[in-house]
Amino acid sequence: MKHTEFNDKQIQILQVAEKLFAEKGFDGASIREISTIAAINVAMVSYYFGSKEKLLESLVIYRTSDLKIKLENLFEESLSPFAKLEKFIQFYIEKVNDHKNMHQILNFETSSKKRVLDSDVFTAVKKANLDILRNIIQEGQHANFFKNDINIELLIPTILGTYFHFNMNKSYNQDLFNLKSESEYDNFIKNELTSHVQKTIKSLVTK
Amino acid sequence: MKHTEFNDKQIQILQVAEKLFAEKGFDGASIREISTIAAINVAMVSYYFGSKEKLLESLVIYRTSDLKIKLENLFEESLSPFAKLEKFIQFYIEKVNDHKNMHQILNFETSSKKRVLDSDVFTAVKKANLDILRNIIQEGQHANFFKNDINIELLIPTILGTYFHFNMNKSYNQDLFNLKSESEYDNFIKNELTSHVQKTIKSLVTK
DNA sequence: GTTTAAATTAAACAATTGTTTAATTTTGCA
DNA sequence: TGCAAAATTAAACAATTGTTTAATTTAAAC
Repeated sequence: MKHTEFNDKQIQILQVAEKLFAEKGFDGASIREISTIAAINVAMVSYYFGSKEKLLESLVIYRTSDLKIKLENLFEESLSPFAKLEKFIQFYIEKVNDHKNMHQILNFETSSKKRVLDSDVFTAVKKANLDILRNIIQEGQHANFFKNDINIELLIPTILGTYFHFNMNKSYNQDLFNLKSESEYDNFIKNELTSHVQKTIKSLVTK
Repeated sequence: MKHTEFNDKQIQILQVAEKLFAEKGFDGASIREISTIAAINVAMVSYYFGSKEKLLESLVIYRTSDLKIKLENLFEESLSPFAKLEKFIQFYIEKVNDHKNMHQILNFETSSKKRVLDSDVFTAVKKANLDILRNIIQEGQHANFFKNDINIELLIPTILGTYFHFNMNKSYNQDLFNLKSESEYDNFIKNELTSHVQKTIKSLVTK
């Protein structure tokens, strides 16, 4: 299962698997539960994907293109470095939040010493995004808006880390920030949290 | 198994369990593997802890006291708000890094919908640490060093999130920052990463 | 309409899981 | 030394796991 397109039934399985893997972890989610929820026979997973591990690999392939944030065009725009930086952060958090289940899976499987996901493609995506940020920062430096002693590589952990940590402690934060519904929680991420990260990074890089 | 002290053999089991749970997840680590590495019989886990789930609970109890960062005294010291803030961040990251295995387990189990760890004690610890930070920030505000529109609650996700995200992408960052050995990696956290977080938070709160 | 391949199914498979058993060894105390 | 409790063991247990099988149904092509 490499670059093949997936049919409807396969996609159905992949989407249920994505949800359960994210909720319970790869080991915690069983094929039987996945197939029950996806309303298919257990054997169909092996029939279509070969094995549980290959199901995960297929899921990664299925979602990989979604993980790329297309921001190259943003770099072309005639915006100030500040505006570009803000947009970059907003789009990045937005994109990761749209695919939170996949990122949850990747975060765990990456740090797990049990399975090794071929991470070349993720590494490439990460480095591409880092390059975009690097260009924005350097542009701001040349315009003399930004400091020169910025550790650009550490900006990403702060941007994404703030988001991920917030999400990893979801119920705690729902209580702390009094976010009663799911939409309130999502809106908080889209507004307050994104704004907080933007302000944080901006104040760090500004001269 | 509540507030009982653990004997040597129990502690031995708990330490191996902690390592394997962190590496492979709760579901990914089997009792048989734990007992093999701990050089004890499989039945000893049930004998001492009752079940695998209760082993996890015991582990949490065993480590809970370690999770508290004792910084109350820091608040008493006659340091500037800036120095206190720096120390708070340094101690916090240091403490979390010392217990990274336990935090890895908690991070996963907290976001997992499979098991529910009684999180009252963690919530209490988190809120206590938040209160310490809140006091520091407010002191800085009264001294007119810090801004008044600071979302204090979001500082913690940025402080810890930066650290956790860095650690979750360990091999990627080892490559990116050219950290060949384990000690180089640890030193980077202790120095560059901690310094980055300190600068980030300071520049965010400073007027 | 017949034929051939694909899709789907229930059942069985072997391996691994957490847990319990019952017997044996070790330990601590009188 | 003798004895009761605790510790330790190998074995068995039942349940669940991922996977395969072989038969059946559905779909597509001729």
